[in-house]
Parts: sequence; structure tokens; C-alpha cells
Amino acid sequence: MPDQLTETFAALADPTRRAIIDRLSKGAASVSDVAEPFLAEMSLPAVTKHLKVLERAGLISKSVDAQRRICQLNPDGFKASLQFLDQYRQLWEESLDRLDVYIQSVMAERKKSTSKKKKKASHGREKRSK
Amino acid sequence: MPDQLTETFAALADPTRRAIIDRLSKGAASVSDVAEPFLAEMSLPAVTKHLKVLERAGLISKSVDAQRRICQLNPDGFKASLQFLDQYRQLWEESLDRLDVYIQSVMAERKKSTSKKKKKASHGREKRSK
DNA sequence: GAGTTAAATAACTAGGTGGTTATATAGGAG
DNA sequence: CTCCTATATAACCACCTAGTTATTTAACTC
Repeated sequence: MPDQLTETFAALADPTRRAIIDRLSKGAASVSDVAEPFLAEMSLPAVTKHLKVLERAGLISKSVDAQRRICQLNPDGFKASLQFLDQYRQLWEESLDRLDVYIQSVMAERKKSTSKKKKKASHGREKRSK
Repeated sequence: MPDQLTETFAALADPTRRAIIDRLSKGAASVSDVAEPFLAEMSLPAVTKHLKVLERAGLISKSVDAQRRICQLNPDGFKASLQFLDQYRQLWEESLDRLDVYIQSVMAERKKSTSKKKKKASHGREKRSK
């Protein structure tokens, strides 16, 4: 049994499962309802398996309604992966800052070589402290 | 060749690779430097393979310094997966709202049954429209 | 050039994944 | 009880993955 993050990311690493998640984000649905859009590409047991993977990863949960199994997203299951990636969001935003700086230096060069005076483009981003 | 999201999530679905990412988030490093903490558990070619997976997923990039290959995080590579999960962050926060509502209803019950009057706890969250 | 260091590649293997078809379980409808 | 519907399970298969050891490539050092 791998850890939570491994299981979650593995579950997300499949387009069918991401499509299922997308479907369920619009509301709970029975297994057949979830499967319906995929039945041209794959069998129902294949979908059942995908649902099982999502369930084991904690991304969905099922409840019983007679013979039907109603699937719904378990928002809490996204928490860990979201937090993991958030660590690197910062990094990504900083790289945009560096891009800003780069663009500004290029602009400065352009201004010098063409002798045209233009206001700098702020790209709608605030200056970061330090 | 699978799509971007599939490749990214698959790359993240391995604890060794996540540890490598964590290491590189603290600064660029050569292949040997990256590998060093893992050499008790696995061989160097195994680490090389992990780095290749991360590179193909666009999460890291390598530059050449003599015999060394310097690895560094490619923050842009996190963009798509971050955006994907952000769709469900909202959902998660809404589920917290529902929890708030639930807690408030429980509180209301408590208040009724105990006849004690208390101010509602806002949990620092804004009321959502509709 | 000879030896050394850094990394990649090749060839192989065990176990996992994503699909299949066929069969089983279980609840509702007649 | 019988049949139908909804889902799960079993058994199987092709391919992929994560690791191994052995070999190769390439650049620096003497």
C-alpha cells in the first residue's frame, strides 16, 4: 500500500479517471451514468475498475441506493495533492517575476537602441518584497 | 505519447521522484548530488531513469557543465497540474462551507436544547453568493 | 595517451496496470 | 419464484514500470 500522495497522483494519471472526476464535479451519479460516455471506448467493468481506483485514492465515495451505487466526489481527497503542488506554485510565480525582470531588461535595451520612450508594462503583477 | 497532464501526474506518482523535486526546489544540483541520498536504496541508473521521467514530464531541465549534468526545477511544468487541481480546490472550500453550515446547525440545536445564547463562530470565512 | 569521473544506455526481470470476456451477486418488478 | 437491472468479481492478457548489472560515452587530469 503506497502512501496517500502516490495513490492520489497515480489515480489522476489517467485521462478516463480525470474525465470521471470532471463528470462527478457536476453532481453525483450512478455507476452506469458515469460509465455511459465511455461505453463506446471501453466496457463497463473497465469503468468499475477506474471507479475503484478513485475510491481507494479517496477521491470519490459511493453510497447505496437499491441496486445502484451512487458515486460522488470526495473534495477532501484532493487536499494533500493540492497542498503538495502549492509548495511549487510559489516557485512558479517567482519564475514569472524573473520573466518580468527579463522582459523589463529587454525593454530597457530596446528603449536604448531605438531611442523611443515607452511606459513599462506592469503585466498586472505587484512588485514582490525584496 | 500521453497528454501533458497524464505524464505530469504519472511523474508525481512516485515518492522518489517527489523527493527529487523537493531536493531541487532547494536549488539546482548535479545528477550525482541528486542521487546521493538514494544510493543506499537504489542504484545510480535508477535515479537517472527517474530524472528522465521528470524531464519528459517537463518538471525539470538539465544543463551541461563539463561531465556534469545540472538539474533544475522547471516551475512552468507544474502549471497544468496546478490548474487542473485548482478546479477542485473551490469544491473543497465549498465542502468546508457546508461543514460550516452543518456546525452552525448543530450549534443551533445545542443552543435550543441547552437554552444558552452564543455568538456564531464565523471560522474567518466569507459567506458565498447564492 | 592512460586513467578517472560523471552520466547515459542496453538488456533483462518481477510485478503492476488497463483492458478484455464470462460469471456471480443482489435488489426490484411481475 | 422468475426475470431483469445494476454492479462487482474472476481469470486472463499485452504492455508498462521500476529496478537490476554490465557496458559505453564523454570530458577532465596527469
